[in-house]
Amino acid sequence: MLQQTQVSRVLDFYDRFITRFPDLATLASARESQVVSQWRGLGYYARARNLHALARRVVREEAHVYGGSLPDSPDALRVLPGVGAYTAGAVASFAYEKRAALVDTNVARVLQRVFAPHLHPKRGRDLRHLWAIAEAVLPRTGRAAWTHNQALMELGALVCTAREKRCGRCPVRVMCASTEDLDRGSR
DNA sequence: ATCCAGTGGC
DNA sequence: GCCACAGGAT
Repeated sequence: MLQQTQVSRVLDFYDRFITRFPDLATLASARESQVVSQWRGLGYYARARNLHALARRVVREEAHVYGGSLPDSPDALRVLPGVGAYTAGAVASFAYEKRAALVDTNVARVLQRVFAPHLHPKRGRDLRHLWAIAEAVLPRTGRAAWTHNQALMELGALVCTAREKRCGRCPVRVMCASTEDLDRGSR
């Protein structure tokens, strides 16, 4: 749900959805139309179909491989429908506390501003470079990586936003390549 | 490297 | 109207 959709907009849908489909088995046994129906209003309906297909694959088609639950490595996750590089890293890191990097729009923007002000996060090739930076700054342990990734995303979502940088409230401004001049104005 | 997908903020 | 949003698929 969070793919290309703000957290604030997802919250209500998530609560209803998780109540209706508490686990992968329930989701797999449901009809696609019912899953899409619960998704109505969220947009990007291909995500609903992908999630449903993912549940069916994990629970049924290859139950002997997946054992009814999601794999914990980015490479294994990556092949599932609707799971790209970001989601694979996010599940590995946030759900399993594996030491995995992840770059979403927030992380891309933060890393770009802090370490590579000459790059353009929107551009495909520069994104590849940002993934390399994300790997380079990843803490050693899975637990630390969890906190690190979470903090990076929060920083991008709450402080270092697209339309406003808010350097005055940023904890890493002293080592950031894009810190605004705070001598006056713009807080 | 491009195209694609819905919705809400501003 | 544009832009941004916890990207993915081709």
